[in-house]
Amino acid sequence: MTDSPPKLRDAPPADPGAARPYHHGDLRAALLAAAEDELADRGVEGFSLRQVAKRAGVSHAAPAHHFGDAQGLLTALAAEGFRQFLAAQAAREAVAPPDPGEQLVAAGLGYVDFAMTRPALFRLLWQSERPDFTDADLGQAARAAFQHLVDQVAAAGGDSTADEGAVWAMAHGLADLLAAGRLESMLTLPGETREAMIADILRRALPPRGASATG
Amino acid sequence: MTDSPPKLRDAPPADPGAARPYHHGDLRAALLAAAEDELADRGVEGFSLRQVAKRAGVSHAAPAHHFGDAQGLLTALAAEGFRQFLAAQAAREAVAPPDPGEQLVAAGLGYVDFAMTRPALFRLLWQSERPDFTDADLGQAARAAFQHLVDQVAAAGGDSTADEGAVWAMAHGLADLLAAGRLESMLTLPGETREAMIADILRRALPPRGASATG
DNA sequence: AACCATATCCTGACAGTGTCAAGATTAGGA
DNA sequence: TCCTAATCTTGACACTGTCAGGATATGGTT
Repeated sequence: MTDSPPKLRDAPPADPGAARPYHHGDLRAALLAAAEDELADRGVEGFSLRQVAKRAGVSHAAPAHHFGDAQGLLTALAAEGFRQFLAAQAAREAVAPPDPGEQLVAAGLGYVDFAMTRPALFRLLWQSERPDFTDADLGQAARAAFQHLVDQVAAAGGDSTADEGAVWAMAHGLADLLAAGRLESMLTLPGETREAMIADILRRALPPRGASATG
Repeated sequence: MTDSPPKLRDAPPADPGAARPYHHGDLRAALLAAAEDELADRGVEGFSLRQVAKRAGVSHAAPAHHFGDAQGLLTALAAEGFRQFLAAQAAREAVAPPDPGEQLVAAGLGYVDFAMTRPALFRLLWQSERPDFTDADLGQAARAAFQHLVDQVAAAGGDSTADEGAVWAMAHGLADLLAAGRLESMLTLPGETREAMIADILRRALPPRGASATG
């Protein structure tokens, strides 16, 4: 990932002194950005809608007009998060060899990238019960991420439930443990060494050589 | 796992009508059991200390005398959970072939067993920020679980950071995704088929054949 | 230019939460 | 028997999410 991830932020964060106009301008985007900051600071379990409103410089009930309730805000944030999650994988794939296996490894590296770069958002996507996963937009974004995996596994010469499960589980396990600060002996490695190791580990999950693409 | 996991429950759940004695008898154990039920019903993020007290049939402030605050209760529950987590692995190992590799696979199956049998508790251990992981008892229990993995990896002929990470990540990824209800195509398989598949997937993470035990 | 329907945002209220302080009740030892 | 300490309850406070109703600005219409 060469360039920084796209920020949701838009409006300046409540410039005190300057009489804030009654209408914010782009409160929706500001709230999403504030919500991600809040998640990063206090964690998913310490998340407070009122604090998010305070961060954005609006009253505690303002978010309701854009997201309904707290779940609505977190659902919208999660949907946007899944899209950026997929983008993180695509960014790695773009600079990887075109070989299907290497593309799959690259996607795994992007998976881990996202988890380590934005752990709070990663936790919201995968470890939280607060977003409404039956929401249409969120469901579509999440399904797109999964479908990308399925396609890649098929391209790499495996299409069984086992192959999908193995690749997904390995990438997810690495991402989750690393984002949570576990796997300390790996976190203390220099960046390039660690990346090479993660790639090697991801390769273990790939469909066995010579696996048929039908089945 | 032949026998049901040891329940923390001890006292009957607030027999209404019978005048409850002022002193509970074993409120500490009852609160731990009620807390796990509460986690199962409302999730880690919906956890309410007052609800736990209500479940146990005591006043809302009673838990404080045994656990200090909500974090204390969840910390104690997590410590107990880690011990049972390790026990779930040991149960699988006991009925597996003595081969080091198969023992490692068995541990992974126990890992997944625990996650699928008691998903709420699993989430508390691995995906929550509420327990105090600097607590001595919890830290020791968690470290014991990790140490067990390290020992097993070493016995299986690998002792590098990469081998530990691969095995841990694969087991953890499978457990996490399955406990969260993802990997649907795997969840719908009949029990034995699924178990065999999980075992096969776990084997992919094992140290490569002929790896030296030194390094 | 004047107006108004509507979107946007605020204030105030309510029930529920975790935690603290102070009092009531019981157990166990002197 | 009495007294100390542990156990549990009651009441209060600040905080949370959400709802109802009022204030303010916007953009199109006349």
